[in-house]
Amino acid sequence: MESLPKAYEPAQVEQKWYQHWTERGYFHAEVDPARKPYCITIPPPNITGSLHMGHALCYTLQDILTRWRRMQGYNTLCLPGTDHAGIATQNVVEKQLAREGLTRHDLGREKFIERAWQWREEYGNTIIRQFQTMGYSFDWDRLRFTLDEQYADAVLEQFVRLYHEGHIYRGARVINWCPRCRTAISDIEVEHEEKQAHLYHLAYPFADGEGSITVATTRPETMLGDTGVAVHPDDQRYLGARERMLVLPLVGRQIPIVADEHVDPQFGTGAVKVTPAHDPNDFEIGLRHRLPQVVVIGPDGTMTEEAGRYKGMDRYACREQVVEDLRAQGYLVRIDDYVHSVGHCARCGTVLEPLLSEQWFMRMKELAAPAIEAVRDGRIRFIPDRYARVYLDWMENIRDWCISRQLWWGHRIPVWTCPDGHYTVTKTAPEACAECGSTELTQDPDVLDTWFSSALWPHATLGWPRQTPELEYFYPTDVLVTARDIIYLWVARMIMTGLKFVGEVPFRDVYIYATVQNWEGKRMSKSLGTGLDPLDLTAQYGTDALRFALTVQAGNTQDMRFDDGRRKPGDPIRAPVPEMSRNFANKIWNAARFVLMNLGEAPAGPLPAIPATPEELADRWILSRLHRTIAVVNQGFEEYNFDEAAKALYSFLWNEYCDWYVELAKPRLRAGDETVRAVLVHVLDQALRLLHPIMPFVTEEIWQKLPGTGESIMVSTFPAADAARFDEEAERRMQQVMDVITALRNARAEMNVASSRSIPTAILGAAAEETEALRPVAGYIQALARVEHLQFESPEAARAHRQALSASADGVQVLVPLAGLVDLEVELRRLADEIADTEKELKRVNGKLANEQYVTKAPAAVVERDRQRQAELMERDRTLRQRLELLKE
RNA sequence: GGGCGGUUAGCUCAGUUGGCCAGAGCGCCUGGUUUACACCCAGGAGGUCGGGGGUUCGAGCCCCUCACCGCCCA
Repeated sequence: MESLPKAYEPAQVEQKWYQHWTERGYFHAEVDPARKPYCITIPPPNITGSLHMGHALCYTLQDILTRWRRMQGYNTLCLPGTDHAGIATQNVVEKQLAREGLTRHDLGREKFIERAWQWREEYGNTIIRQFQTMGYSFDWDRLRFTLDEQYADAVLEQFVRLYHEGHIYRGARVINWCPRCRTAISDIEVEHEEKQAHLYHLAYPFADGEGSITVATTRPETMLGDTGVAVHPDDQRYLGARERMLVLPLVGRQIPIVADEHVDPQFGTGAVKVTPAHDPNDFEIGLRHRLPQVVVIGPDGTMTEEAGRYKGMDRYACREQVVEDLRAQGYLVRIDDYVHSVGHCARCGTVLEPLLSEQWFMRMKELAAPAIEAVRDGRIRFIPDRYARVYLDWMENIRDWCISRQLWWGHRIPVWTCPDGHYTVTKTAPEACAECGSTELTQDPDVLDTWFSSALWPHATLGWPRQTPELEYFYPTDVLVTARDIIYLWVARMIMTGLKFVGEVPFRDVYIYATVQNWEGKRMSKSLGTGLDPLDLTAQYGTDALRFALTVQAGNTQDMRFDDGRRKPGDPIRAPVPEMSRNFANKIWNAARFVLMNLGEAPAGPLPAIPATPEELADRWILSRLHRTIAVVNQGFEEYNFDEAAKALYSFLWNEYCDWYVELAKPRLRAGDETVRAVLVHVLDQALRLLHPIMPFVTEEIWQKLPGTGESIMVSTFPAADAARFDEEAERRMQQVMDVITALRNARAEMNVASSRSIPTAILGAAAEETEALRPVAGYIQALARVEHLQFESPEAARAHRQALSASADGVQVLVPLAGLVDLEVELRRLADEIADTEKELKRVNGKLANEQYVTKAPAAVVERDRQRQAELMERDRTLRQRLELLKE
């Protein structure tokens, strides 16, 4: 047999196995109606992105589910892909151009798109390569990109059909405009940030010359575009003022006072300025009262013609100037400090400008209705389920979606306009206007919001609009694993389009994983310097360690703090959880080394059979524990409680298999016991399979060395729990043995007996039937507690020993003769402490049992447990007191 | 303003419908060349479960309230 290195070395094995799996085609799935499918279409990461901790968590969990189901025999497809990410990619390419002193306009649309494709060829697959180093078993043969020809066709198909069915319309509305990206963005790409700012109170005089109304605003420059002032209809203060007109300061325009229900009479003076072209609420008010829409801030963030003498000024410079002019002319009432939230572009961070603009919109209400129903009636399940409410709240108040973007990189809107303004909407360029036959057609210059294309991800990647066998077989997919911040942006929209175009939900479960934060509870971000590159961690601890570290922390909380050991920038990484995970991998590695070393001469044959009913307690026990672990792991994966599965495996392998079973196996191996060899290998084999979805590499590396295994652990059968292996009696008895051993080890520590030295004699005082059961396993106790002779006595006889150190374990008295080794004083003090503890506890239990209410109302089993405990404590107390007396003599 | 999550050992977190003495890993202390593993082994210390109130025989868990941290929506 080849000898294994003393420590597991991940770097040497990871690449080897990944290549092996790929070559064997294990990741690839083909339609096979004879088998049950399991399918995940992964959230396509942005091509501009590189792997961060959130990704690592998200895709690791998907790979766990995929590997687990594959081993369970499902025909498993995990379909990967990337997203073209309109704004983000365009920004990156523009930055690249800027370094060459060029703008996209210098290149022109066509050349620019060529450049973008070039960029994507060169850098766009970074994250895909990173996925491969993470060990993900995605079907790379089916890799998709949202701008692939087939995918683009699906996007256009979607647009054309929605348009012709009347779900898409062109309209002028106030949208969120990013003056830096020069494009519209949707409501949900706006990031609100609380800012310390000012509230400016302005006096608008009445046109007929008497008095004024005071309004408040955080954006005084917008007053140049005011076309009215609104008050609440019931506001007594303004009842008489409603027919009067106001004069807009600085501009001189006469504007009306309108009564509108949406005005909050409690805010400020109860009168608000109305700027229909620069505020979404004011836009609505303006529509209701037919107020003119005056655009004073342009797409570049500077003031327009309409702003009069402020024309051409930057919006912020204009703000200062307007305030100064208002002050000079006596219209500035006062300025208050004010905290309010300001919308920023999610992509570039620029303060957004609400702007009246012509855009394409999608009517949502009708499409949302079936998507609401699908979650209400449980066809789609959110895990954790609280997110269903978040989804439903948003869907029930859904607003129309601005889907056009003033970008070049993306799916160009398939709308052609003739000089008469007729729209022709088709997937391919039309010859002539559908309405008037004109051949002078121009295509809409805009592209579609990226989310419009990713909305059809599950069905489009499977072939839609063609009715492919894949779509037929793998759709609906089984689960979507994603972040909570895109529940609206993406999840909701996939549900809507899936139902609309395929007539079926896109996935059955939506698992929302925790947001990864740093140790302080702050969001990880590269700009804040709190980012952590997962690949740094894999380099340091191994890929399996990172995967395990993420999994063991993946419960159904909404945040996950991932401590990387750094307390200030520049600190070295010393991440406790990955380190623990690496240690775990190494522990398994060494357990495997031990097992392999003990396999003897013929390691090549099939796995030795395990007896149906083993005689040895340890065998029955470890098999029972194994099957309970199998049950926990399967249930954990089933219910997306990944942490529970990981913890169960950790404690089973380390604290049960290694700490106890392997130790107990040592003397048996020396004695040539064949059963123990078989059980050692069997349990290791099964545990490796259980762990494989989480830690694919180390499990494969070890498994390949075990005798009688197949061609790869990843296509071996995942264990299923067998209730016949559950053995309560063995577990109880083994626990007792472990307690006795612990008591003896404890005594050794008290007596400062070096662990290399053995105790000559130990006495166990137990009732006859307990003794009977313990005798056969006396060897366990002798071996693990290092005791030469073990003497069984009745409890009475045991109690009578003088000069002995005592402890008790599950009804068994454990005595170690002092043999003059130990300071009597120390033992006396220890006994006194223990008596005090025992009596304190006894008093508590006595109190409980003396309470009539408790005895009558609590369940009988609970009371019975306390009665037993009371008896035990009394017995212990008696024993301890007797011992104390004996020692004192 | 509305909502969600959190507050348990020095740190990061478990704690399933209320029911043995609240657990783990890291860190800390003591002892260890028991030939699988020092990325280890054995033992140990450390908690008024954020504060207050309530329900209950019994509350880390349920209810009310307050405080702080984080997030979402308007």
